[in-house]
Amino acid sequence: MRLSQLPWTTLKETPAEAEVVSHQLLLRAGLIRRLTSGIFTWMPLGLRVLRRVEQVVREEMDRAGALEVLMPAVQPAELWQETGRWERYGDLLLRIRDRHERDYCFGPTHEEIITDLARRELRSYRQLPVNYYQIQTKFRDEIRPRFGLMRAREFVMKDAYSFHLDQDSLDTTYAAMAQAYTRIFRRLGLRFRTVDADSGEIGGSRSQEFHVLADSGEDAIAYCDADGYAANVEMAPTFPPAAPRPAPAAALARVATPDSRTIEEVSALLRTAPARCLKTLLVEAADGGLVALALRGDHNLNAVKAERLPQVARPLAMATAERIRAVTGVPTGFAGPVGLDVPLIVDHAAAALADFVAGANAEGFHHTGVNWGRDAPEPAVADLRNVVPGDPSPRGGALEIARGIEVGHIFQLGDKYSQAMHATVLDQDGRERIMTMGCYGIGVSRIVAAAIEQNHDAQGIVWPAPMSPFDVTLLVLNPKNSDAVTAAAGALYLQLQEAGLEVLLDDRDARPGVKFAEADLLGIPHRLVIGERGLKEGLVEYRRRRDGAEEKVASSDAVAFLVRQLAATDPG
RNA sequence: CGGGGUGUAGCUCAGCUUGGUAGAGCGCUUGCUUCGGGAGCAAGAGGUCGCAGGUUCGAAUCCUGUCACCCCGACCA
Repeated sequence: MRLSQLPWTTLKETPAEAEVVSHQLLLRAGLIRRLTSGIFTWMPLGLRVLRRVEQVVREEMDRAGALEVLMPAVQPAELWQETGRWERYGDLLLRIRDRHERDYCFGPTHEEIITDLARRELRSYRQLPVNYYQIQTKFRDEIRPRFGLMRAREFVMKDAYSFHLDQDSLDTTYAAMAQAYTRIFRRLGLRFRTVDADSGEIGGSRSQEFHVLADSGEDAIAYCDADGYAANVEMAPTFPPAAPRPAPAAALARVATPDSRTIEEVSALLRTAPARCLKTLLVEAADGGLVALALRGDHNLNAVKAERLPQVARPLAMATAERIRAVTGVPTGFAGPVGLDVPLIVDHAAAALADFVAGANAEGFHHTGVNWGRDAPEPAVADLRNVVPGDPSPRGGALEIARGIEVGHIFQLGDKYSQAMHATVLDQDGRERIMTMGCYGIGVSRIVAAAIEQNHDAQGIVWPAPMSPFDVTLLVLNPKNSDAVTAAAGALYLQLQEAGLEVLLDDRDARPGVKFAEADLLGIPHRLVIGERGLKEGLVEYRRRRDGAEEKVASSDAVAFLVRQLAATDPG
């Protein structure tokens, strides 16, 4: 592509609307433009990146035996009513109505559509297993779209759905998909991690997420390189402390803490470590009352774990200040286990405390020297907290925490949808059997953003080679001043293309500094410069974007040299 | 949806407190000079100050309403 033919606008200044690097650089490099909140246009150069990601995904899905289809984006309400999600999915579902006042939605996901398709198309166990996939535009009316492509409302997703007669078959396909996903992210040149995950609203049993590692990631991942364990912190279990609880040493005392409600305030006032304080949280209970959840002051509540408790209302809801006052008679900030009259569930670590500080269930007072069994009943104990660095891994090592961006998620759905929609086949004995399903998603457009979050520097984007919009960019310096330079550049441009490379030729009538700066911003991994200076000696200049490594190459060797560079950097 | 914030030229922003002629930098156009890391000089084009109503002789500025966008929380690829 000749840049002189492309109306390409870059931005020197960061648009005010962009908060995260990927969003800023996508806008500055002219790869996307915002139409409205969470909805973007892919510009010519940006679309090339998206297409390259799609292509890798497509190749690996095909290799894994999945079948590409393209389902409609607009879906009739009836199918969603069949599974009950027309109501349950809530406002995330963009509902639309046609001229006949019939209800539709713009598809946020396609379980209903594919299950409907499967129950029509699949009649016999002989046709199973089958795995359909598509790469398609989804719409989710997010409460708050943000971070550009990271959480857009309209986005490109690869979603696959597999159908099976039994669990063994599902296990096989699930494993094949896990392997395909690993190949995809590896081929794209991304640093990523596969983690155990909560299956969430979509339902089902087994579930794993694929996270691109980046400090700006919205998710926290607990992992241990030594033993290979990795899980979303939502899922990573904690264990009862190995050491037994110390015997009580201090007497229970009631102290005035008039304006101290938070752990920070109380621990500062009483000169105690937060780890020696009890954090008592009041949440809505399943029976309509409240439940108290207690943690060590330096630990955080894990909502997924809390929701699993039968006593706790789903979804997890912290009690409001009014509710707390109405039920306990005390304002927020002073709840504690001594004399508490709502049910109490305590985290392992907090149950191992002795002589600790806790709220006194009276406005302006806390207790010190509190001990379980003596001052408050031996509590019901559960795993309630998020893991912290250093916690033991389930496999024996010690956990570390990293930030990640979720770009893929695979689930075993079981018969949740096939049951609701009666998707059956006849088995070997001629009996009708509900099919078992798996589903497998990749956030294709999100990968583009995640790749930038992980690969950028002060100058701009540093594309992993497999998803770069071009393999190489060829800058022609001052083409107007020298016909020889222009001719040499044109010839090299053709030769590179003949060698099978995608080339971006910067033949614009622009100053060299502009070309250098914009090339860095755009982030193509390999750059060749052809200018009067070098050409006199028969040389072109090579520069690698990632580390700035430079080399002068005889123009006659340039193509061969570049082919070698590409081979060295392309993992695919 | 709750809380916070912002809407002035394509982009980044000033002007608003204390009402009176709409500004700067970048970008764009033309010319000259430049030309190996986002050039210099000169001349230009470009704005119903988000929208609607109100107050006023007069509103970007004050008041009311409304819309859009951004940020913080719960959800997700």
